[in-house]
Amino acid sequence: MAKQAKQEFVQHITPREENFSQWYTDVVKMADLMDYTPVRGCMAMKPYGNRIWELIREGMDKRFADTGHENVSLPMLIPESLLMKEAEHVEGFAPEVAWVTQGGNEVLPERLAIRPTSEVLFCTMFSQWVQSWRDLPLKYNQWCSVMRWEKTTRPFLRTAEFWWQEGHTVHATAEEAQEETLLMLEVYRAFIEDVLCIPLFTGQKSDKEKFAGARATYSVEAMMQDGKALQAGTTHNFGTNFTEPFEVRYQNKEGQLAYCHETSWGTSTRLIGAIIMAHGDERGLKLPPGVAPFQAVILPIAAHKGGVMETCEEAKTQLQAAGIRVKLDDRDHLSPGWKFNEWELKGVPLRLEIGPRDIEKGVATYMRRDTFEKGILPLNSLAEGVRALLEDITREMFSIANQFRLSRTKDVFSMAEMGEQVNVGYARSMWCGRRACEDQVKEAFSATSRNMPFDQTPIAPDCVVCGEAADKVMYWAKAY
RNA sequence: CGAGGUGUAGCGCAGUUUGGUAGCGCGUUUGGUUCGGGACCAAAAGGUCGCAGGUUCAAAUCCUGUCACCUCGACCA
Repeated sequence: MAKQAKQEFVQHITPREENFSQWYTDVVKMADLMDYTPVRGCMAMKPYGNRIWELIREGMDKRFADTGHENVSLPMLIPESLLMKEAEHVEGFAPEVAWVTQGGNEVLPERLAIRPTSEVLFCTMFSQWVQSWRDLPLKYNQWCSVMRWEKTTRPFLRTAEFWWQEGHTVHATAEEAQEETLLMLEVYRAFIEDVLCIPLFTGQKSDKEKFAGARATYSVEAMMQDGKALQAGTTHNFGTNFTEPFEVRYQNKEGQLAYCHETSWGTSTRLIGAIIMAHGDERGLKLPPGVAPFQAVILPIAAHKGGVMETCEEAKTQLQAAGIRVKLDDRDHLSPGWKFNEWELKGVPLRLEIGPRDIEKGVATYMRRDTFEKGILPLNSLAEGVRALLEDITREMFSIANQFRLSRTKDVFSMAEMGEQVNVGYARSMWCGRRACEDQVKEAFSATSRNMPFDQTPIAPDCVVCGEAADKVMYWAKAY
């Protein structure tokens, strides 16, 4: 009875079906990923959330290096005149640029934009760094934060300042640039599906939805548990759209001056939002082992009893030696039950309990965060057992998310079907390619075109909107 | 940016209608008993009531302004 009264004061997470947005906010706050700050729309990432971002960075950075990219660091300020050089780009970003107008007490002769993205700076530098065909390609990336003056913000999904990586490359030929654009899309897909366990729709954006100044934009689109789409990463082929105004030229083997072909690609802290909304449940966060700050947490049971803490320490040492990120929760003022809930809330993939009964049998009791399945692992080969479980958890998390995605994706052949389907997930349809039809979908259902899959095998002859001949397969959804 | 809502101790809230000098639970600190799904006892610390004006003998409470956050819509990684 005392226990029941107590329950009322334990903070609970709003159920997903009741209010998905509130559930998201609850999880973000209660898992201690971030905090709000005195700066409008800007968040502080707390250690736990920041560590997830670091692990995402480490994982992706390795893949960038493996595909021949180098990291650089460019200024966070961009002179207004530079930003104005590419018309479409200016138009796209102008409404959300923050400006620095004063340095110390002096009003600046030219105001400086706080970077919303760095295409123009990279192009300016590229124009100085490239002379000969021998200098190409330049394949650079930077990890930094950027600022966009968003009207409304939400932790990780849309913040005024956000952390990201932006890759920028220049190449001698259009073919190479296109190859790079698709290569990085594949790097994103592989990382997000294999490590973050989030299944994706991969394809090309419509002209309406493509990046300001790009010739072609590609995206990886994820599905959240409310059926809405979240763009998890994009890659752009700019052709010579920027390199012409910025005069990024090289002398080719024939001695002629030619414009470079440019690409850029980015992913951001939004990926953390994607992890939360793709995997989380009523007990909180559910982290894929690949980016979990702690892949396993060891909880001593009756820690004061003989041998318990010693066994826990040994287990920790064994797991650490095997390269597993492990936490031994030795706080003695909290009950086991409290810790169970806390680590579930924080999404730790695997819980290991070690108490007198386990030690007697030479085992640790485990519980998987993904399936809540319980079992035992022999202590003398704990690392092997944990490793195998973490691998299985990774597979299972992808599988569960993928089943959900498939169950919420449907081919549609009429506007009525489209309207129903975008309320629960993604709709796939034929599309004639006209902007007017996209606008109509937006108008009717507030859904947008997400991307055109690489498999363009027609599923019908006519555009789902206008009924005229159509040759494009398109995915549609309501988006974050 | 439009509509609605909320700002009181680290967190969650009561108190505001009807002005009288701030309270509850959790958490925190100290000591002790506990420990296999949110333990218990005892003692203690912690708040210029988002901010700025105004009304009043007196403001968390009334008035004006302002800021922040949340939810729902329109735009964006």
